[in-house]
Amino acid sequence: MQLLSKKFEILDLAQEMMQKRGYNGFSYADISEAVGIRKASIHHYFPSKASMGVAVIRRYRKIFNGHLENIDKEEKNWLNRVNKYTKLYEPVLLENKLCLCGMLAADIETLPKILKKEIRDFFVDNVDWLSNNLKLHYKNISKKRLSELSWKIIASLQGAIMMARMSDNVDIFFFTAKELLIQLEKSN
Amino acid sequence: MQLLSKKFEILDLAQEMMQKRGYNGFSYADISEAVGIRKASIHHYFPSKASMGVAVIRRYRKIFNGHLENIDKEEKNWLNRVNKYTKLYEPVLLENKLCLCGMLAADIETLPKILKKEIRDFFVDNVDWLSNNLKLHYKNISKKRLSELSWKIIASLQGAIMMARMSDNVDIFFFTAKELLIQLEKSN
DNA sequence: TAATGTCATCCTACTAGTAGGTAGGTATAT
DNA sequence: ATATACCTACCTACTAGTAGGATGACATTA
Repeated sequence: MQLLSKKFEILDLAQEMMQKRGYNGFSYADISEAVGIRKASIHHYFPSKASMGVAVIRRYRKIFNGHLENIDKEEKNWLNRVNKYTKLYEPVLLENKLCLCGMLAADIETLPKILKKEIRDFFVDNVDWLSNNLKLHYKNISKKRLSELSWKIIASLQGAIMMARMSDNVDIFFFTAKELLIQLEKSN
Repeated sequence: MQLLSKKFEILDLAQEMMQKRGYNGFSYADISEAVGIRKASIHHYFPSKASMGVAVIRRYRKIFNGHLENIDKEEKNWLNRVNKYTKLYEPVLLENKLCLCGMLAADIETLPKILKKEIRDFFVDNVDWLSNNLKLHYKNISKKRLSELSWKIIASLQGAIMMARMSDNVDIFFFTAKELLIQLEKSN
């Protein structure tokens, strides 16, 4: 018994590949080589690529939501919370990756149905969290508008990380995030 | 002689596939079937997939820059111009596609080198155009800041179209674009 | 006018390599 | 004895790409 280490190695590699190259940009062979296991053995842990994808997304979502809970504990101010939210993306960019679900959002048309649902759920969590925090600031604001503002924040950050990586210029992300925060602070 | 119609049919299909499914999400077989030509015959027009990709991007860029020129002719007000810029993305979203170069930006790590350069050039054109128009409004502003503001606009729109398509909710794009315009109008 | 050559536009038939996945086995630990 | 954690060997379907040929339009030449 190796304490499931191989399983987690596979999961880690699959996640990295998905964040760097997209769902259609890697294969079992890539993982096999990097983890040091035979291709067929990957099927012992994940019977299909789709099931592997689901496992990766669920873990990612769980960890991400954990970060959001931590932010709520560490910060009481809504703007500081959103600021820390944007900071969650920084290490991802610095490792030349995209947000897992941002990348898969681009791939959405090619994904197995079961994966699509998981990705949408991830973003529903994000919108909910952002809405709850924006509500602390914007009094008497409709749920619809809270959702719109949340989506705007998410879209801007996802686009920014994509453009920053493509241009090999991390400042594109940093500046966009900063602008976002400034505008939120000014608004009411 | 068929006036190159097959070549353009291939180009059209390849572009649609790239915008809907990404560079790794389609194959010669897909195009072959849709255009009604044998797989091998595609190589008559495009010796490699990379060369096909380059042709698609160059044409897309040329047409897109044509739209930007038209906007400059039709509108003299900087804000109206940027507004029309955001409108360029609407038909793309309504056809369930992404901006070609936005999609390829996500795929960037898996692309042949020659494609990467073409994509970056597309966005350089976009930043230049936006910078020139923002300059009409923001007096005494540095080139660097013009570039930052332009990248912010591009990133927000690219992210918005991606999130809108994934969520099957076009309003995510419409609202983000509208907010962008409102903020530009207010700023100085 | 008729024969000839050239070129574009396809085709059939094929290649090496890769994709995800399966069948059935072995070694080890509990 | 049973389950976990691998393995070898294999499969079918698909990947981009190649070799070489057929067809037909058009221009050149005899």
